[in-house]
Amino acid sequence: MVTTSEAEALERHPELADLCPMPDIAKLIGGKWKLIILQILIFKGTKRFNELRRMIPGVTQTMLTNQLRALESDGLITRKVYAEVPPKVEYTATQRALDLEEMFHAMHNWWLKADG
Amino acid sequence: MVTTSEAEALERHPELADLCPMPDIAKLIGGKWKLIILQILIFKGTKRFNELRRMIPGVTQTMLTNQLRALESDGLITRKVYAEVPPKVEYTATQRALDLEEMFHAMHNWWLKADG
DNA sequence: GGATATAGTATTGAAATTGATACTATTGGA
DNA sequence: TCCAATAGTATCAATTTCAATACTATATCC
Repeated sequence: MVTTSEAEALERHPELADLCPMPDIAKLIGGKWKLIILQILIFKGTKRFNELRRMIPGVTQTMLTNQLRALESDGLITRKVYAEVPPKVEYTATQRALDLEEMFHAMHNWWLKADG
Repeated sequence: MVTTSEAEALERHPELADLCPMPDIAKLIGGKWKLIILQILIFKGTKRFNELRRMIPGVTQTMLTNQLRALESDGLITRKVYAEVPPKVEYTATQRALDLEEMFHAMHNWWLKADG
């Protein structure tokens, strides 16, 4: 590997220390589906599994389950299972996720600025 | 495929229309390296290729080239080649990228809020 | 009775992303 | 004279992500 380690990078470029760690952030909210899931749960409130599935174009059951589980284990959403038949499971954004609202607004404004 | 099309999603959930299209945004700034490249060029100014390489831990030459080209073709950075030997190429954030500053700030605040 | 809806899991396979390695050219310095 | 530095490209391999399919259980509706 012909790359730089994080220690080397910081040693040679101490001015980078004030930048927040993008790779860590990307692990939490990166990927094809996490942002759109969060966006819906943050701005449109609690949703059931199949509601989300129908709201997100192109997502498969498998991927939706995977991503929801990942978001749950990162503390961004909660999962509430009702002991009913047919099954009922609700997903809700945690406070940590709600704190992302500002970022989503900034993104939204940025998008509008170019897209009209 | 057992998924929903975008038309169906919007027909059944018209309230989704005010949310900006995350998949489109992800295409521009998603992926493992684009955010960190933009962060550096936006907040630390113009950089040469090898400067970036040394500032970004773990990135390979191949990937850095790929991502820079993609960012360039999306209008987020400019590439200036100097007719010198050894070669000198400088990368600079465009205004479109500089407009992302607000989003980066929001992200930064969000990160600090939890990480201390 | 049979279809439908729910929220999944498990398995397999395909596709996209990412990484490693070797190679290019030329100049300046030891 | 030989080596390092620059900014790449080309090729192939590995990894990660993503998708398709089939399967589960039970209650309600027609």
